[in-house]
Amino acid sequence: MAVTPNPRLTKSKPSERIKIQDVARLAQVSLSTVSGVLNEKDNVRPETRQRVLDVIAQLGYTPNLFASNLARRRTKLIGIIVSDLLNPFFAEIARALDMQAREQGYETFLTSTNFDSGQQCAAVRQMLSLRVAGIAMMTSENDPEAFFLLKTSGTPAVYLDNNHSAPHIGTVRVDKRHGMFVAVEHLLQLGHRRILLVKNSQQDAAAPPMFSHMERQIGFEEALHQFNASDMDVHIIDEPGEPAAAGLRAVERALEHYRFTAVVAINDLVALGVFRGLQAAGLSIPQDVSVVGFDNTYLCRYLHPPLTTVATPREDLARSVLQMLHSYIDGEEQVREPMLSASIVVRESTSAPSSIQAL
Amino acid sequence: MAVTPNPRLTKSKPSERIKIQDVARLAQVSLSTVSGVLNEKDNVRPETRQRVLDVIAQLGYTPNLFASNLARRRTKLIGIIVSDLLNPFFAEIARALDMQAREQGYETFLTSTNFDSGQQCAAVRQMLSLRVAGIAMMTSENDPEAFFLLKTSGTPAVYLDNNHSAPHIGTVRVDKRHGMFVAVEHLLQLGHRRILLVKNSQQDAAAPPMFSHMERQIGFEEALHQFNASDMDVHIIDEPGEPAAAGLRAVERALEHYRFTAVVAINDLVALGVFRGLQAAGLSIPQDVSVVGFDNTYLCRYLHPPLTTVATPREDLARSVLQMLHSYIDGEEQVREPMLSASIVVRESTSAPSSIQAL
DNA sequence: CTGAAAGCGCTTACAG
DNA sequence: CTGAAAGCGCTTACAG
Repeated sequence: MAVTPNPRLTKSKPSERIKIQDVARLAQVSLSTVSGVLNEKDNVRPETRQRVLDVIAQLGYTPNLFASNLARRRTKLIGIIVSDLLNPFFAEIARALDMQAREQGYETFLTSTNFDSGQQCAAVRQMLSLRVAGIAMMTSENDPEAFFLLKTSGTPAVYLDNNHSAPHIGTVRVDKRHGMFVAVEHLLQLGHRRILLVKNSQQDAAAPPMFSHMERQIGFEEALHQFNASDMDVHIIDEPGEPAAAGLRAVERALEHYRFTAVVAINDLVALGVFRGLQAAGLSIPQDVSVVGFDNTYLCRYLHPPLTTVATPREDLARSVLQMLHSYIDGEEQVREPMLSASIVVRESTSAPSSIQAL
Repeated sequence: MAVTPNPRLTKSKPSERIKIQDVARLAQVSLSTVSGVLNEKDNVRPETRQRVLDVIAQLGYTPNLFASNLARRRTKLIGIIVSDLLNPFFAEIARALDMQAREQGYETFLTSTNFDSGQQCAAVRQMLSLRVAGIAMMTSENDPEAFFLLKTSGTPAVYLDNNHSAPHIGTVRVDKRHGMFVAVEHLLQLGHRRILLVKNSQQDAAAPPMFSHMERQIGFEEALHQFNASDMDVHIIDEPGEPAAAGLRAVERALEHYRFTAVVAINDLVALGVFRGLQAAGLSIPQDVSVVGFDNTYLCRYLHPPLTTVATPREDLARSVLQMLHSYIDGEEQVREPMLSASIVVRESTSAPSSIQAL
């Protein structure tokens, strides 16, 4: 008779893993009791509870999340999707969401898309496979297929500054238009007329323009229009690529073609590159050229000179996103979409243009 | 007779979710066939395969990762744990690991610990619950309990610059000691003798010193020792808190107490704060004080002046980590622990001290 | 508080 | 290529 080897013994890791049965046996309680302890139900006597906890510690038991979430048919998971972890704006949002969600008893999963539509879809699929309770879609890009996936899945989701909506999908807005308006107004009031706006579009030329960029540009134009100075000379340059590199290249190119006394960068990282471009050309900030950024990331206060920028409230934003997500998760249909305000933070990178200072 | 409502109809979302059975029924094939299509097995006729894919698309079906991973008893998941997503060094490592792992057919999960031991443990537990195939522990802090959890779990793991090991746990080293040695040598050769080393320890004073910081300090001291100049005047200052803020405070404090012509920052973000501190005090870099950073993050080339720093190869590091992880996953016991080299990148933040320039 | 049992949605031999 | 069946490790009523 052939002896078939016991698979329990020949197999490696997987079957060695200890499970809830092992804990129950060693602690001499039932499965339900261990499960109760694990899930902090209040129907376990403290003494029993302690015994179970001891066995768990002794065995180094870790519950299998796949088994428990499968059995439970819902999860306490929030998926966070951002465009770019290297941009402190997104890193700060991700951190705020992560910390706040944990306080509320959720675990989080973080993925970045690198501004790529394909990766955005893949990220959504991953989150849906994980059956997350909700998704914080903190991206600039905006793939229609990703939205479609979310919509048909019925999974609650909150976008950042986009115009998507569905019964379980909403948007948190930051009033970037007004933020930009105020920033430009600040420059105009200082006396600037020759202003350069530096944008940083997606690599993919075929992709639709980013909503949040459009908003900012509208704010920019509104300010110019309202101020209505006759001697205005405004240029807009749109450089693709990594934001800091784009800011640098934009300035290099602009300096060849026209004069300007102030630069508005579409975000702080672009402003970083703008700084370098100006300084490499021997221009001083703000004496020769004033610079305004956008987002008020932690970088601003460490630049030389410290960067005047527009603050978009990160903590409030995270709070609003989670609040909306909870509403959707609870099945509410009419969820208010908040609009957070943006405000200017004046530091040392802006001053009156030197032609005026000379007066 | 009371009529019990059909739970299928009263329950909301969970039971509405379509599953593999629904796909099988609509495509008129068996469960195994759908599963085969999903997992790209080659035993399905192209025609059948297409029919199944069509139904999947039509239904918007997303496989339940919990069910499949539970049934499979293993995952294609790599857990990435970093200390701080706001530090570009960690963000760049996370991105490199993520991209490379995906190319190799793995999904990744990213968590950050914010340099906190408790959060490091929690992160490990989360990863173990997910039954990840391997863990990339890219942290500066180093909690013994987290290591214990990993060790007893049997899960493959690779640390960054630590001295942990087990049959399935290893370390990738970057020769930070030599990197620091070269950086200090560079300053000494330029003629600097009054040198300030700015470190940035963990918030938690009770925590043990970070291995990678110790390595750097040893390299620092070795260089001084080998150069053996008689007129050496070296200070070391250790400031807790956020790295950039710490660098700034360290310089403010140091300027009150002693003179120095060069600063070595323990990392680029600390150097950013050092820049600000010096520039706020009206000192120019490198004319008055030279500054060297560490890590060669993307920031360096955009600072004013561009920062001389020590490059630690991010892509190679990610490659080595994944390679080791794969070896452990394949059950190899004797895995080589690579040592990657670090090299200095001289930019414009270092020059001879002005006392020498004046000669 | 306990125990036995059904079920979560997949995968994977196995016999056709 | 297909279909029926067992099993992954939990949770959750349910009857005691």
